Amino acid sequence: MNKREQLIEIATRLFSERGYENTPLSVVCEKANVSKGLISHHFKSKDGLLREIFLKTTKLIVGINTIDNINQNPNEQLVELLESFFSQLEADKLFFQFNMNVIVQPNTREVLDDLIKERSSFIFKKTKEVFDKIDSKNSLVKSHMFIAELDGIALNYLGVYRDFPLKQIKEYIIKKYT
Amino acid sequence: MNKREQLIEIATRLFSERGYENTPLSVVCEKANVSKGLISHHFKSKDGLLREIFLKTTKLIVGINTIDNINQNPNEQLVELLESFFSQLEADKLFFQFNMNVIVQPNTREVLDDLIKERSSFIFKKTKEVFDKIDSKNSLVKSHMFIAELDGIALNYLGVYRDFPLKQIKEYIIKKYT
Amino acid sequence: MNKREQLIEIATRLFSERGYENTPLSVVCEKANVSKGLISHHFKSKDGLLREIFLKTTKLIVGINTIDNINQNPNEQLVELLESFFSQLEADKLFFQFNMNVIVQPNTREVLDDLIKERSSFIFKKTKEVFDKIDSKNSLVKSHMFIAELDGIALNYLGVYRDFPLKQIKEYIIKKYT
Amino acid sequence: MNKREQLIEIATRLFSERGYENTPLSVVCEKANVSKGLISHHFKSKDGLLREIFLKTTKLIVGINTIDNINQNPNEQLVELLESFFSQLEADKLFFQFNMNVIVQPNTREVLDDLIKERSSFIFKKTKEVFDKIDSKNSLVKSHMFIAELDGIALNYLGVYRDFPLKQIKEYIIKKYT
DNA sequence: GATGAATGAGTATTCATTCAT
DNA sequence: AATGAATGAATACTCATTCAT
Repeated sequence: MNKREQLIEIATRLFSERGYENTPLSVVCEKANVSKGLISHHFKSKDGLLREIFLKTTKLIVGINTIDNINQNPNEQLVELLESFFSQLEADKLFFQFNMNVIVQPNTREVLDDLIKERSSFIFKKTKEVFDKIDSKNSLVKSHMFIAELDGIALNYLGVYRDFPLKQIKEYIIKKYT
Repeated sequence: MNKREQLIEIATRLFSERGYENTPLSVVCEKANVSKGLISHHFKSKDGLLREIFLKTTKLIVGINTIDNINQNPNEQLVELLESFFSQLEADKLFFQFNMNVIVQPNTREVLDDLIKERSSFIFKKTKEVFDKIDSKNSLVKSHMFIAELDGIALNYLGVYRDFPLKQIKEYIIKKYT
Repeated sequence: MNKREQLIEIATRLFSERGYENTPLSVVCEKANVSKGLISHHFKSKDGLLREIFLKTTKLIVGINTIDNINQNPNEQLVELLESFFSQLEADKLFFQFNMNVIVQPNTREVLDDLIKERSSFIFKKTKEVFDKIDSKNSLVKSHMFIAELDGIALNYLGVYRDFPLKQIKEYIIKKYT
Repeated sequence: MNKREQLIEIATRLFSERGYENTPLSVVCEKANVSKGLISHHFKSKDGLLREIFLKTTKLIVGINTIDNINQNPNEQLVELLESFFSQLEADKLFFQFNMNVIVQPNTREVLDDLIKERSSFIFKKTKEVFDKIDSKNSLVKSHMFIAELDGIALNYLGVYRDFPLKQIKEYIIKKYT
């Protein structure tokens, strides 16, 4: 594999597991079997690496949200979105952990400001497109509520409640949007 | 004011604004007009100071959640809870910022593990008491959903969407729980 | 001895011998038997240490130039100045080396800009006071020439000619100003 | 232009402006639109590049000092030398800056030791040839003084006094040697 | 001649913590 | 209770150099 890709992969995992601030580049390089200088060569700085990683996860998210079929009715689309959200949440906790982290932490938030804005408006636009078909009058508020609910679920599942009843919540929320 | 209290107050603000990791104690001491040695004298370590602060904010939260009047019916209680949540969210962004921060960040999460558990079970217990009166069958899921929704709203309001329609969301959610 | 003073003394010597850029703080600390953190504690940064040192050498120079006796006639004063210059140049090459270095090197020049200006105007003022008594009409040019000659001698003696005939030059120039 | 030449030209300017130590090769390569590997290919090392540049400036100096006409009397020769020195000093400050720099800085001084010796003995020889014709007895001291004066003027003009009266100094010194 | 990925030693700086006073 | 000098490990970053292509 390309050393650059290797670096991104390892860094993504470590930043997610240990947090950006608490992951020294020395550890990243060591685990990626790569010299320290290579980061500066490819990404200029630690922040540069972070941006690269965030950009990549955005592409992943965009990929998921773009699959929605035009043939489906809006409620089917929502359910599909929810299904993919919950399966992803269970399968890849770290992915969510990382994204929560960098958005909430003031300095990473600042470093990624433009990228976060770009990503979140994309997500909002896509969500609103679906709610527009259901109820164009309240679509703005409903879209925000929909996104907030999922974020809140992820936050509580990941960070707060160890015994969070994810499966029941999933059933409950899917029933609600059917 | 007591130097100890002064230290806590300044540290709370700085940790909230800049994040725990990115706030050197030297800066805290400087802004609090206090010598470096005093922190270890009073709080043993930086983590100790963090725990002290988290404990204090927990007391504040407990205070809010305990006001609920026994004379009110459960829906009135929910609405009162929502009102106080939204007014607090608007009034003291930093308070929420701080709490999100330390819960999501892996190492602060670890330092505060017991305190976070304690606080969140208290909140959950109090919330469930209300939902038990409304619908004892689904109270567990509904309580979790209620908490998740509020957290998600805070997260999106604080960290993601600059133009988050807080007022409309508030109206929407209050109507929902009435 | 005070560790702070010790640090300044060692750093002065090393900066003179090896040049500012080529003297790592690690070496300074090692030779001064002092931890790395102490530099940041006392001088904030390497540049801060440099400024401190330059300031100290300025005080030394000011000390020398202020001894000139009011009872002497101007030519006697010049000769005394020359005598002290040449004996200092022979006794403490490093002192001159250091001063040349930091003035000529662009980045140290920038760091010390205000201090260099201050020092050089002091020297010029003092020199001109003497030449004013001899020939007030050409005192400006003559003062500048006097200073330039001495600097040029130091430069050639230290940096260019290994076999620079310092003694003969001294005789020649003292005769000239008598 | 040849990439090799381009590299030398850019490096000369940058070394002069920012100093040798403070000019990374990466910057030189970037500004010269050239890859990093090319430097070691052409000059072996950074020191090699420095030597190449110093050699080139020496040729320039030798060129200037060799024009002196045999038909002129020695005083005329001195005046011509002075004229060319002052016009060069005004026209190309960086040229002098660079030469001062590398001679005074200990490590560049070491790298260029043989070249500096060679150049300075050439200059001294040429100067002494003129002074021998005027006054063979004191020619050694007078030659050294002549060179030192010019160096001192350059030093003060470039590095110390912003309001150095170069024109008046020039008149004064030309009158002196006529 | 020319490129650019990769290295690794080196360097200033940061910062929580300790401890004598 | 309070100070501030001192420590030393940790850390991001720099930069000349090498080497395969």
